[in-house]
Amino acid sequence: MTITKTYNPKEVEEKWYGHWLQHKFFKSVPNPNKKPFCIVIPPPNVTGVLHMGHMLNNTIQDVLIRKARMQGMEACWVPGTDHASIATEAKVVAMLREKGIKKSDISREEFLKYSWEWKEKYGGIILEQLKKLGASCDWDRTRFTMEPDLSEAVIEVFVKMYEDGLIYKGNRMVNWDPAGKTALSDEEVIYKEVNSKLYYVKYQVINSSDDLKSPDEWVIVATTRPETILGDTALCVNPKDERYKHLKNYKALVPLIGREIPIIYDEYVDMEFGTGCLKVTPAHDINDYNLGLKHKLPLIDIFTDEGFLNENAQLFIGDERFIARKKIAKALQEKNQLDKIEDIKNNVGFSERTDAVIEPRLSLQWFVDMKKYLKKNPQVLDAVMGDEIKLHPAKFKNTYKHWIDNIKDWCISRQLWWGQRIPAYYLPSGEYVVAKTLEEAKEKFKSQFPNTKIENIRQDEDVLDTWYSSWLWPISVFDGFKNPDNPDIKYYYPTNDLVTAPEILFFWVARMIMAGYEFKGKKPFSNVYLTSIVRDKQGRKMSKSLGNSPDPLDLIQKYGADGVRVGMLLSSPAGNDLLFDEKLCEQGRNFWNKIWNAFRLIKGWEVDPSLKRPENEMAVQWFEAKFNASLIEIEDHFSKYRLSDALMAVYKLTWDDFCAWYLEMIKPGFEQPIDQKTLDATISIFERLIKVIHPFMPFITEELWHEIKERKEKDCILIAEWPKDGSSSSDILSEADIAIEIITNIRNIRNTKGLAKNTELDLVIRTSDKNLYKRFEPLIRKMAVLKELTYSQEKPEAAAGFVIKSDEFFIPLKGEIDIEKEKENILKELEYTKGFLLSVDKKLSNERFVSSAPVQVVESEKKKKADAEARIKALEQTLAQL
RNA sequence: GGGAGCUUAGCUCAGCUGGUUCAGAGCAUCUGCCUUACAAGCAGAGGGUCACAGGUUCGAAUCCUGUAGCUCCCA
Repeated sequence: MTITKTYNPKEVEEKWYGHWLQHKFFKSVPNPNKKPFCIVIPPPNVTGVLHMGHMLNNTIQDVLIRKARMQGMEACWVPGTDHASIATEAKVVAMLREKGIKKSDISREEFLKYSWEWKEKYGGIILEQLKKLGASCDWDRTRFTMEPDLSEAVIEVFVKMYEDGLIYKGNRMVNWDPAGKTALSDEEVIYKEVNSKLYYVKYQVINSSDDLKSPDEWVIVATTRPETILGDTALCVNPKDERYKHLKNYKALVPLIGREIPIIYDEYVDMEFGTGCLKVTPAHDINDYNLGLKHKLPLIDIFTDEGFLNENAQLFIGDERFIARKKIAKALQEKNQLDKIEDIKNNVGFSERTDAVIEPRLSLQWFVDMKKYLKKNPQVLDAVMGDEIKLHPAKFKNTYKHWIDNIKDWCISRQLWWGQRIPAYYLPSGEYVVAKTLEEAKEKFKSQFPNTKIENIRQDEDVLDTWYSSWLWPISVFDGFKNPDNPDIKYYYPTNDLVTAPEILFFWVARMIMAGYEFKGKKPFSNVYLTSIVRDKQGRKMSKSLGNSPDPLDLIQKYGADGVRVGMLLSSPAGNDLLFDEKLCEQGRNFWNKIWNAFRLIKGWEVDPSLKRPENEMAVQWFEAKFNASLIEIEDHFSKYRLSDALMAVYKLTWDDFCAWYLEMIKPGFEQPIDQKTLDATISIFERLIKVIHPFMPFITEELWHEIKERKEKDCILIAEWPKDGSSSSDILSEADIAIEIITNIRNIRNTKGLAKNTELDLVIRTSDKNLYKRFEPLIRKMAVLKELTYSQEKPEAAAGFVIKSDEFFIPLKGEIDIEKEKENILKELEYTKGFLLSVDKKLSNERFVSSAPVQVVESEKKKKADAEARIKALEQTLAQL
């Protein structure tokens, strides 16, 4: 049988992924005999293509799910995508534009038809890409947030929440795009620094009550938007500002229209900016809006949807906002109410899509009353604070609590078409009901408004926020709304782990927790692993616009899926940023190359059935012990969701302990055969080793699983049993550590003396306890390339030496020894040990230490003292004999 | 403006309830090796006042206070 010299990832990945699918190994159905282990995927955006963040996130999920599967749990990873209203609608609009179709020229139904076509064409790309990574999702369970069942759940939940008084309609300041005639999310607004003008406008101060004389005074207000003065409902100054203190109880007149407005006092005003006097236009500025709420000011909206002045403005009605600005400036000048104009640089928001200047605008939106909601479901906070739902790393508990404590109502309506249309129905007179269907709406109208004519019913034009679908995800993917008692939801819910980014801790994670308690009465998952943000080497977030993100599929091509997976995980402790460097993938590739070569070595051995190699037994026993110890460490890392540490432990166990030590220990000479017993033990070890590697590197381990032994088609590593940790003796490990130290020391002597690796040396050990070395003698001989290994109380002539604990080791080297150099080395060592002893003595002679430190600490100090003293004795003896 | 967090080797990070498993890992660097499993490798080595300044303590990378710098979240 021939083994290829190098591993071929591409071929192997295709072969085994196909094989796994063919045998439906990823498929999960409720199995009462097994514990469920379930993860729902954070549904990627249907418009998305795989980026580095997905790579990291899904690698982690796959590691968790594969490990659980091997541990005999009923592992179920549910994949899917979300409909991403805004992003998808933007893509569809762009596609239509290319075809020469304007959204405003087609009907909602036509638009949705195009959108579904787009989704069918491109929506599955990202899931196909996940397969390349090795993701072991149960693909038969793939869901989409806008498919009929999931949409139905959204509508049902909306209606129920409305009936429970958890949803209301209210005003909200939105980013309005007057060109697109739509509200934009904050993410769709691009802020640019532009050259603007700061207008200093004079307002006349008056008193409105009869008993005060009009002071005939003027205040000057600086503004970049003079057209909005027509919507002013107050002036505001800082209460600490001496310049305006005397204006208390006075009023001002809005220039040109002469409306009386109050002068209010608020800390909010920056005394340094402009004149320190601020005009307040609550309908057209978010900060002014908040001031208005606080001081109960009226709202005057002076703009139309398109950004033209309306009747409320009183002047320049029908003028576009920027034209109105010029006209107003001129009018103010004519009235001598424009003090001066200054140039200024300020940040102005522009629409990402139309490039129009964003107009902050009040609009009627639907909200979830979060305070009421939380009052009803206190577990949303308590479960996280009490670790019923664990966040990893736990530091996010603070962030979570802070968010809950300062929770704001959730605006769930979006002025878009792609999404679940809000199930509110209106009569021309303005009355409305919320109902699942038009039919139900009619019924409701009839009973709620018996005297009103029910006709010309119109459904709300807006759709629901995408998060309003995805917050139901852990329930809706199992049809938990449609069919609350179905076997899937009963078996898999609550799910186990959720893996996502800290950025959406509130948008998504917190809201899923909210939904879980409200609609199922139970948490949606037990552990939340918050992954790192993938950044480039300069620490910039990887993004399409920066062009600093490598194409994940190129990386897979270059380093193999296994290599990339390892690269992603190696340096990504939970919650910390990952500064991505291709070198990490290279390290991953080097790792699989190492494993491949270890396999080639083992596979290449011929067996001599008559051969007996009892000395190898020690190596096997040692590795077994090492493996057990590592497995305990690995499990511990997993239990704390420290996957990079778990991987590092696997990496070191494989590379250092297995390849560098174990294989070298048992390796027969060149072209020599191996004995059956050692080979069998080694294959068994290798099988367990690749099992532990499997969650991290699924492909190469599956390949080797079948290469190392003849197996049946369905005998695959991904369903093989995860190794159990056996008992391990610590004696053997500590003895081996000493043996390894001896070998390293001898190698070091060879190195410094410039001796070739294969020159045989003699070793003389001066010890009071030979048993310490007996068991590992054959291995020390082999690994250190020794001719003789003897015990003696005499130091040989002309020997290089070293001391371990209190035993001395000599390598006789005639003509190679520089006595002075040796002396120097030993003196150095002696000096260090004496210094160490001194510090220990100092501690022990300190009465307060002895009396207040715990007994074990004092005992360990005493032991250190004894060890140091013995070592000093040994070193001095060596020195004397030089 | 409010909040959270970070600062340990050249780089990325571990270091739990203070005590040699406390100064560690991987990568990078340096030295020597093309030793037939692997140069994508082997054998070794060097490298840190634990941001700074105080304090608590018998004892501080670890706890407290302040200072500086950085990051994120909310507005």
